[in-house]
Amino acid sequence: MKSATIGSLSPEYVLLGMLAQNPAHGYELHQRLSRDLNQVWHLSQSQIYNILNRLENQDDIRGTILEQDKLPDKRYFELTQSGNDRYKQWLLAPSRTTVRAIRVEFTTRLYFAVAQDVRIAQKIVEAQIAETQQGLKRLINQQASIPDDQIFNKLGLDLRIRQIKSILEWLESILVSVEARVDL
Amino acid sequence: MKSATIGSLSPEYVLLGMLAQNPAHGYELHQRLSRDLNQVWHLSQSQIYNILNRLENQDDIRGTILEQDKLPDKRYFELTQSGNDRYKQWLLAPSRTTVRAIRVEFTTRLYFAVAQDVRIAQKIVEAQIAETQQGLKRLINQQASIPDDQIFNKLGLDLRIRQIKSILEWLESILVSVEARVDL
DNA sequence: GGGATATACTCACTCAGTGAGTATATCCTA
DNA sequence: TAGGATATACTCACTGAGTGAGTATATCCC
Repeated sequence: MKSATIGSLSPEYVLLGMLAQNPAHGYELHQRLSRDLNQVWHLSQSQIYNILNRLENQDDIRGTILEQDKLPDKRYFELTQSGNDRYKQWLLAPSRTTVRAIRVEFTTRLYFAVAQDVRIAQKIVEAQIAETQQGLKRLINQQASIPDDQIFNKLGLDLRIRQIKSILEWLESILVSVEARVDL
Repeated sequence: MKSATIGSLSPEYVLLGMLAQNPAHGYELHQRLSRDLNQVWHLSQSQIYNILNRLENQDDIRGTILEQDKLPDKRYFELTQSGNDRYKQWLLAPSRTTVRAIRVEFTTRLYFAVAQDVRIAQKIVEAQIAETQQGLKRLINQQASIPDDQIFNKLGLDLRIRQIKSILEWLESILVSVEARVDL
């Protein structure tokens, strides 16, 4: 929540996003996720429960226990105000210019956005393209400033740059299909 | 060490590789790393000391304290037999077909291999290309088997496939320049 | 009636990574 | 020549992503 760790893709937002759509309990969230986003952002059952507990302690979600007479009790969660704020902010903030952030986080944001409103999705894609172009420039500058004897730093950056370029193509192709949907 | 976690890039090997070149103490390792591989595999000071302690407990490295009269004492580490075995095995085992594994781990293995023997480097690159081609096939099959309604799983996989393809080009270009070096 | 599968959640753990702190020495500069 | 930056070398306490096995009940199927 505080520090932006290297990997810095917080799975908390996935659950916040899910719960923004409708209240749910852990088991259900796991099912939906492993169906819809398994290839994108995989969360195991226990991880989901871990995160739900943390979110509840942080007061981002609120849980209510629903007793069932045959099956085990369920804990239904819904967003609090603060959880909703966090979610909305995250949804609209472009993901960092790293392969993983874009593949995992951006795709997830797009998933929520599309479910909500195609025009928001369009905005998100546009913003991500802009951000990524910026990031690409930074990487290129950075590469130019690496001394020649640091071969492997160069190599690594070279690959990242290639990757980001191909990501930009992918983003553009998404923009096209999102725009097509908006124009309907 | 045991389980292959999702990210599954163990920074232990970076230090094992460094120590395979020559014994060193933590501070020195940090310096070398943040010079040579900073863009590839960044380890903070404290992380390095953490890992050194773990490696020592696991009996992969052995430390000796060197007292200095002016400056703080140093702890020099060298590989044990088991540490050396682990390192060698890791060095030659192709990295998994993920963007991150290849960018980070493969590049690091290449760094060590080049320092050691260009012919080993060549083998490593060849093996990585083969592995990655395999992986690409698997991803393509996987993509074909995803039901059409799982749009975002498709999207995510689509991106991964693009990325792997561009990685293959990068690997081929490395192979060319490594081969050129071997032929000298 | 016995094993697989679905429902629902708990617990204890590993380990990558951070950030701030400690203690000493040297070097620069105003 | 006092004072601040920088280099040397390492310690400590922490967060949080992710795993894996376990628990308890019910239903479905052969």
